[in-house]
Amino acid sequence: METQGKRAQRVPRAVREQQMLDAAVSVFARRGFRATSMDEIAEAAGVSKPLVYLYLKSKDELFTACVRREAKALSAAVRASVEAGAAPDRQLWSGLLGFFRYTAEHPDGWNLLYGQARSGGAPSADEVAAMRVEIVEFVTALIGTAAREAPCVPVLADREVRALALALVGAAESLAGSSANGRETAATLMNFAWAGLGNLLAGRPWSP
Amino acid sequence: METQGKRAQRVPRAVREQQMLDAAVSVFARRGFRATSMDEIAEAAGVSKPLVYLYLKSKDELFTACVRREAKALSAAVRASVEAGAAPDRQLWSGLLGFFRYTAEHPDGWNLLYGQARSGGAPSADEVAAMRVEIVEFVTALIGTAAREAPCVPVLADREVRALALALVGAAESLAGSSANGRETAATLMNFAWAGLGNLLAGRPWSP
Amino acid sequence: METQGKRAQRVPRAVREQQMLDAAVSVFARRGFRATSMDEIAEAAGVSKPLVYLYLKSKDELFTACVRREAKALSAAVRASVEAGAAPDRQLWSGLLGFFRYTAEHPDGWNLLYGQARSGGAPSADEVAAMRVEIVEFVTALIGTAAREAPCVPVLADREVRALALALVGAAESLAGSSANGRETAATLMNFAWAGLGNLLAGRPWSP
Amino acid sequence: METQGKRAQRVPRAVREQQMLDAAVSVFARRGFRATSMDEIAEAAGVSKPLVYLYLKSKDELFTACVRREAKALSAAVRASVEAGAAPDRQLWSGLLGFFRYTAEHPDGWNLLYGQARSGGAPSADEVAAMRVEIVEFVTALIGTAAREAPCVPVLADREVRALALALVGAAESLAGSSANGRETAATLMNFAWAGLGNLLAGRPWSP
DNA sequence: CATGAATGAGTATTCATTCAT
DNA sequence: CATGAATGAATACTCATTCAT
Repeated sequence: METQGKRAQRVPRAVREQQMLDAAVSVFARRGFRATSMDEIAEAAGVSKPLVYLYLKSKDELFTACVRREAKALSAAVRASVEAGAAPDRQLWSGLLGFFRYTAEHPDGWNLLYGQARSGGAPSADEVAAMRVEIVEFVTALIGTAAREAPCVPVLADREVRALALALVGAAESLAGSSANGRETAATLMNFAWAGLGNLLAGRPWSP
Repeated sequence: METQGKRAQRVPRAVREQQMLDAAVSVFARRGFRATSMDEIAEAAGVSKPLVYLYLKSKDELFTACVRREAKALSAAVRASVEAGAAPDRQLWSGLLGFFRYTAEHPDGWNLLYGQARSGGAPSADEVAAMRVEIVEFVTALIGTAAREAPCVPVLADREVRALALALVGAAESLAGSSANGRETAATLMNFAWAGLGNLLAGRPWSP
Repeated sequence: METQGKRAQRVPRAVREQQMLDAAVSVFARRGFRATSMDEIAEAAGVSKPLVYLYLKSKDELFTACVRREAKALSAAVRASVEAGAAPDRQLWSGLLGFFRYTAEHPDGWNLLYGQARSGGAPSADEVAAMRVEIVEFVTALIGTAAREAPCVPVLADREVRALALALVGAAESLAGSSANGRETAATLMNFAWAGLGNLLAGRPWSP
Repeated sequence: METQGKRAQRVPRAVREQQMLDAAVSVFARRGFRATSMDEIAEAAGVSKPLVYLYLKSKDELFTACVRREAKALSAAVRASVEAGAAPDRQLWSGLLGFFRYTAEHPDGWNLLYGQARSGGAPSADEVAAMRVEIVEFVTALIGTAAREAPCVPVLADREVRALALALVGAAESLAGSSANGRETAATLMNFAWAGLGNLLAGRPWSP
């Protein structure tokens, strides 16, 4: 005899909310905001639709909540993996390592952030943009520090530093999810990026 | 008899289609697939809704047609700007130049491709993915050529070459639209990327 | 052990029910049946929602109970103020006095009966209609008595008597709530109505 | 063979809108705002639901449109029947005649205005209140004129005049719909009201 | 009995899409 | 082919209501 009827188990609100977010992240990531219906999410969470609305207000807010949670988690994971106070290249290296590991382990979350939440139509495109800006600024600071420590560079305009950071972040985003081996991916990117940066800082720019 | 009606004089089908696509690209790029209604597009194109359906079948097909056209145009622009037969770095340089110039001059098209068409939910995500693969493969070939020409490299695994290409493409995408000065942006990216690559090929990898 | 919980000490059922009805009357009167939610009422009553259901079964029954209570109270107040056995005009006068005083002192109840419960959609529209019929009949009787006592009237058809009563009741309803001074309002209405009636009974009808 | 398929006949928008309003007035009047669903209305109008929304925007706006139309029609009917420039009692008499006739001939419209649109919850309760105020003011003016023309009255305070008008309007509303014979009903009310008023103006108030 | 977790059953609303003229 | 009248089919959202603790 089934001990469990049709009704969902009684569970405290905080827990249910996380379950719902889990389900929603997964469905949104796979099918996109538009194609996802609230019924699907409710079913995936093993819960009735009104409960989803009771806790998360609306489809937009639910999506935003997913994005916020995943963004926070990713951000925290990266931050935690950065060796604060180390040399800039070490900081970048450790940060990338954390980034590639986390995204590899949480493909749904990453796909939500990178593949869904950024597109124009989605709610909370701002949310994501803001997180990205934060990251770009962190990298900008790293490169800036390295630039100041380097001896004999002509000058590296702020605009250029920021562009380098933007490029680096874009490269990392592009690589995320392409390999299960975070260490290798991070190494590749460091080779690509930091070594090139080294040349630049040493006064050996590439020229056409 | 009026020679000129209120709107939409007699015009050959091919032209009309392009007008519609122009309008659609612009609206889709600004408001996203989801938020855009067929009425809006018909109005923006100065054409009646049934005509849009007659020529372009459905919203999805219309969107796909937009994406395909823009992807083809971008692809052609880049291809045209590449100095075929030149050294790999020259080819990359010229290609990037073409890319940044074209995207700067066609912000709607670029936003459509990069900001809207890639999201999971959108139809023709494949279309875009395919174009991207094509580009990545082109860059992969460039890097591969350079690697083979370089003298004393340990070995550069195919997987690693592809990852480098992926990183480079991601970096370029990330930079596109960030500046009106295509030449400067391209130079920054070359400094960043190719110089790093040079170190790598010369057997001076970055190491943690 | 706490003698006093956060809310809702032990209280006999009858009392609790009245508290709930008080709250419900107030909320229904202000926001209408449709706009009022059971949560609002439970909160206003300082009671948990299940208790509301335990005692009052459903939203419709709750509304009906409110209406019934208020109707009964109004009816009783009016009846109590009527000088039974006096001359018809004295009876009417005293009844109106009671009516205007009671409605002025219980605006929520009056608004519930007059402004909410009568609309077609509301449950217990019958309840209210019944009370109204009762009152109309009472007034009909008064006028009938006066008519029989009056000397030289041609004939006053039953239908006409009833119409007069209906008019009088409508006039009273229309005036209720328009002034805080019950006595003045009642006087105005008597002047308006009974005096006209007097003419009629004396064989001096208005004629076009 | 049916010449008429399932689709509704092609009909110009203005006509369809009136058909919809006809249907909506009828359904709203019978079942009330809350109990009425848009499906019902669409079906009653012999039309699909999206068309209702296309033309009338929302349930609230549809209801409001109904009320506005009925209010305007009633108002116009009454205004048209008033003998402008005649003596106050003639004006009132003719107005009442028009009122009772119109409401008797349009029971749905009247029930909508009187029975549904006035209750607190309904949208456009203001709409109706405004119309009522307009009418009350018209009657107030009539009585005021009569009062000024009457010779030897103590004084009739403005407040009192307005109260009399309010009573008269309430009485009329209460009688509307109670009889098919508008002329008789109007006569009854004139007897009741104007004759009483006559006494009052002649300095013979009723006194307790 | 208080609490708050949970839901069945409906509702308004909005698309993309198609005919008839 | 332009026009605008018309709709099928979904989807977000809400409410009164109940049950386990």
